Amino acid sequence: MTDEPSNKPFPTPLKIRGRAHARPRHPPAGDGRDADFCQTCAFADVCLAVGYGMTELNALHCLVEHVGPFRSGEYVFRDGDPFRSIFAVRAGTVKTSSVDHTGREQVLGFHLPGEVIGLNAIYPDRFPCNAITLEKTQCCRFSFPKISALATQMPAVQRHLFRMLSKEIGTAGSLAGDHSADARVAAFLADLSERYAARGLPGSRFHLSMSRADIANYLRLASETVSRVLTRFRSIGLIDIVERELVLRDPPRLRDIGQDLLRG
Amino acid sequence: MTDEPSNKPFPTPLKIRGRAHARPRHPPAGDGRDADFCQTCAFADVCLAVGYGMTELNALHCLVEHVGPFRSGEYVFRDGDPFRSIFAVRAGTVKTSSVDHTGREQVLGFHLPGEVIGLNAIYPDRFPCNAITLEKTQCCRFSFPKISALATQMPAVQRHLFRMLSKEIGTAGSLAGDHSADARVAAFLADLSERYAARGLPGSRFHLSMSRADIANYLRLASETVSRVLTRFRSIGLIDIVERELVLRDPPRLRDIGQDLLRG
DNA sequence: GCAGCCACTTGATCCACGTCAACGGCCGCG
DNA sequence: CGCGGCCGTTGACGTGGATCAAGTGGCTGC
Repeated sequence: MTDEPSNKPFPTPLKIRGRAHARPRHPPAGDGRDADFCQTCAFADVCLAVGYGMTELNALHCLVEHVGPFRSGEYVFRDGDPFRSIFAVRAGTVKTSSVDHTGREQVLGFHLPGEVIGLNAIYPDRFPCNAITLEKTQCCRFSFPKISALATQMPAVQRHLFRMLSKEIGTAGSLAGDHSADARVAAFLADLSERYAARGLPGSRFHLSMSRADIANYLRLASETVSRVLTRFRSIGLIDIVERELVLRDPPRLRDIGQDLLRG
Repeated sequence: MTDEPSNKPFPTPLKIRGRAHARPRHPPAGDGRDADFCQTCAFADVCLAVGYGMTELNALHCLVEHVGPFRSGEYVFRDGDPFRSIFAVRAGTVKTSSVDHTGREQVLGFHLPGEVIGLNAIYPDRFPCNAITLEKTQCCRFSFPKISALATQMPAVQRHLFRMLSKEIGTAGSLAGDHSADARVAAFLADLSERYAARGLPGSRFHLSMSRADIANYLRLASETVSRVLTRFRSIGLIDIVERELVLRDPPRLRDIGQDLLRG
């Protein structure tokens, strides 16, 4: 989620420039723990980018609502629900999935802390998928009408929404290619790793909160195939895995194996 | 249904051999033919929605630039180009594709008159793919900074951009499933049909401006497989096809075969 | 007219992965 | 304690579609 270097107006845009307004970044809203969550949040860039204007910051913090905690297996929203809000994962993991006409589940994605879900509901004006928690999970809810209205007043918010939407177009298509099972699994692990790392969490050692069946469904493989690939990856020293605890032993090689899926 | 040759934006394209363009490449918007094009344009909803305010309408018409005509095989933009504008196809067909690390082309989509391309470039701030014309083609170019600025003043424009972006998230993922070759080809034909029909063009009889190889690449099949499926579809009366002229003889059945890919 | 090329079709073979099946570990429950 | 359900692993086998190969027809250039 960090900005790529191509469009920097200034060398280090994420640092808070011009320290004229040396004020607390987070207004009175909320307890101390909010700050920690927001550091890893998908909207952190916006909050930092507009740090010079307290009114905008307050506006964002005023319209966010905390929902949860959900226990594992609960719905954040359901396929067909009318679209009113987008959500950011605060803590935990959320799986999005739809059900095809034969009743089989189709896993669309896994969403980690700091990531936003529900953007694909804007067009149909209904959620086109279920969002199901895979462990104890908390979310932030943003009323879409409100954040849209805010976006008309705060170009940084509008720009951020455009960018998140655009990014998701790219990621949604990445699984479409015809790639080997090895490439799919490797790319999956490397992608998870990078996304954890991007939020400041350890990227080479983490817990898989989803089942093998969910992984397989997401990657459009049979769960047996995922199992076989994982054991082979372990046997050649690419990873260590016991149960759902994963250690990446050779991330560059992993990324290499999955590289055609990882372009973004 | 009978065909309506007069509705075709162009007759079947002949190879136009090297001829310099005598007229300016970027004619100013505003001639009488605009009205026809704009009826089928992706922005028509916006223009109609805000039709009560001439100022907004003028704003949109002021910022649009016409580019082309391109001959078959020309680039509207290239992978890696800095992102400054989005494009709408006015007439013709555009193929978007990227090239993977082994040098093989990956077709991402085909874009018909009235459809918008380039939205996936907002996030990386560079075009993540090539856009190549498949026949004589004209486009509209919208400066993204300008249309963004306009969106802050015209909620209808902002809303429309959000919706187009959101819609593309859904379509980008539709090929990701593991579907049979039959389902893929059927869905491809049914989708093309619906998109032509949505713009007022005949949906059950049209010209395939892309090669079998392009179709196969897009559907992640071998071109031989596409060929076989098409001949089988013809043999069972689903379609008629000679060269690239296609007639859908049983659209409902076609949609049924491809239905898991067509959700959206 | 002929050679070369490209798009498309059709047939023959191969293989990566799906499917089916069996098994073991873990957990909650009666 | 024994039982059943779920999750994950591993083996045996079948198949859909890729790959390889050959042939046709149309178009281009010489």
